[in-house]
Amino acid sequence: MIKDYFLNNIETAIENAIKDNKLGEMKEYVKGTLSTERPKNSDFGDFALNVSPLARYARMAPPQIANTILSYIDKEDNDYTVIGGFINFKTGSNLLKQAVEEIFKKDKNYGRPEKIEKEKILLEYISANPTGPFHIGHGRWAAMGSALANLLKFYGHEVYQEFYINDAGSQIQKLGNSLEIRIRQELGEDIDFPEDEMERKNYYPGDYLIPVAKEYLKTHKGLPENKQELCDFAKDYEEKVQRDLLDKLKVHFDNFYSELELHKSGKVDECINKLKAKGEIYQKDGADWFKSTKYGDDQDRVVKKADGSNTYLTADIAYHIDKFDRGFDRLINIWGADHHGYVARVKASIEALGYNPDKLEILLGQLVNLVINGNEVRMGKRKNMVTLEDLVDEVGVDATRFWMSMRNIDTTLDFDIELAKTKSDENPVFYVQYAHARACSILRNACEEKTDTNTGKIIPAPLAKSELEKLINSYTADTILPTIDTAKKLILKLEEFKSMIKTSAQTRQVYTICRYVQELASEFHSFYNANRVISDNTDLMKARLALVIAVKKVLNNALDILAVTAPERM
RNA sequence: GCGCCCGUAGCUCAGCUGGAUAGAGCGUUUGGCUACGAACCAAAAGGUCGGGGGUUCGAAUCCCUCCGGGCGUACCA
Repeated sequence: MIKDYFLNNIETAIENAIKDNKLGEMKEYVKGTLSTERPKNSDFGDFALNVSPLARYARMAPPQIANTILSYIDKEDNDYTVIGGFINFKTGSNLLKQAVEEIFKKDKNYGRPEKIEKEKILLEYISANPTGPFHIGHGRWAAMGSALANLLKFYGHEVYQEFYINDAGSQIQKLGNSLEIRIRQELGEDIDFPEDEMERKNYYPGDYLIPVAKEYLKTHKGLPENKQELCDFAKDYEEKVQRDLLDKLKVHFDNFYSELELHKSGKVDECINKLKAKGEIYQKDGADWFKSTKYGDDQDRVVKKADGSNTYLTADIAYHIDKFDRGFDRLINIWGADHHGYVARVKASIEALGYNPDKLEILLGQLVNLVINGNEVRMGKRKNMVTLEDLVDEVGVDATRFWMSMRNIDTTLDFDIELAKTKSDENPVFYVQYAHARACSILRNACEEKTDTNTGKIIPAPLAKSELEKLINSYTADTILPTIDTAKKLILKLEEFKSMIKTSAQTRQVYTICRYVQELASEFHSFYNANRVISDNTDLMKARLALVIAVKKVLNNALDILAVTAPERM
């Protein structure tokens, strides 16, 4: 990476200067003391480095330090200048040439680091109850989670995606009871959900169970003897609805992990017994409590209720231990911020059972507000709930995925339906896709013959197809030279892809890819407007075509991670 | 009350471990198609970075405090 090249040069220069005793009282340079940054004013340079942190060790004025360092640098064809305590760097042609060459050489792998400490990661996200359709909020975890999985894989990790199905517990009974009412309604009975608010909480009164009831009656004459059958039927139905939508959204899980199966396997009891053996469980008010406060939680937690049943946490402890036991180096969970109180207790249980809680990363995501016509629509009222499926049908898969990924996970996401729907420049996803379509269009035009509308004569294609393929398949670094001066900003943006991927993967923040892709599109559009690609000057045309190809490649790599399509035409 | 997140341009948001005149997009205003896609580009206007203290040569960034908003605070899942 160019900025690393710059930093390395500075650091070796500092070390050499220290050897010669030229940096005042400074005797040693600790790597990491200095870092590159982007100059506030782009006239200063492409990258900058502030040497001020060295002033306290060297006991010299920053400008003096900067000039001393500069005298030790092998500049090659790059440009270094000192302004105050800053060393500014302007990239020379050699590095720019190499940057473009690398895109052609690595192609689909461009942006993947050479070497990383590879981890076996289990990424768990969405993990919804199978009691109804996904709501809008689930869409955020779906888009971000799958994009994060793609990103981490691209970066070089081994990633296993898992969906934990909360198919045990009282909500399944609620589901069965609700389906029963819907079936009896279908059978003509005059019955409805209770009016009383408290009692109503034991049901799911949403309309979505009506088609389920109809479906049930296709294969059954009436209500079953055993109510559990209704629970299972509704559960299976809703699970299928959820999975179909995930497919549509290009979200692919390696495994759906059933809480129910976990209970049956005996692993839950096993965990509790281990905790008991370690003396981490005590009895109070007829219930079993886990001493989670010992590990930083603000209160102890019940793991076995007075009625003998387990709490949600109990199974979740066993689930996380099972993840470790399956051999994963790192666990990453995406949870809604409404579960944040849960973090401490799960981590406590992991520590209590002798595992490293730091290996579990929990990404807490703020929730999604739906904005319709400028008004926030409060979620939670099941009745008027806009489902994720409604949203996808309305705005499309690409827009849903992009909008759900484009914000920092720490901020509440305002999803403006009207805006996401508009196919205009207000909508960033179209802006980016347009750049890709435009690049494709240029490449098509370069090899197409045309008819002169006045004379009717055929104008030969500016470039033979074989020539274009040669350009793509046996690209040489010098090809870019004729356009290198006018395309510097674009090339630097293409080069930035590598460092963007690195920080994005390390910080687990997918939104940086969305930002990057918008910036790259913007640089490309500027380049396009300032430089005519197809022309009589073959060398210049090839140079510019090479850049168009490079942009297309990088856009593809980025959009693949986001699982947003890169259309050839729009 | 306590815990977590947020408060930056009219709107939606960036701003990396503190650093050079606080940046984008949308919206507004003004220009640009007889040339490869104007779903685009170029330019302008627009900010006491919620308020107040503190640390520092230097703070949107770190600390304290107050104000405002969201979420949570179950022997529910």
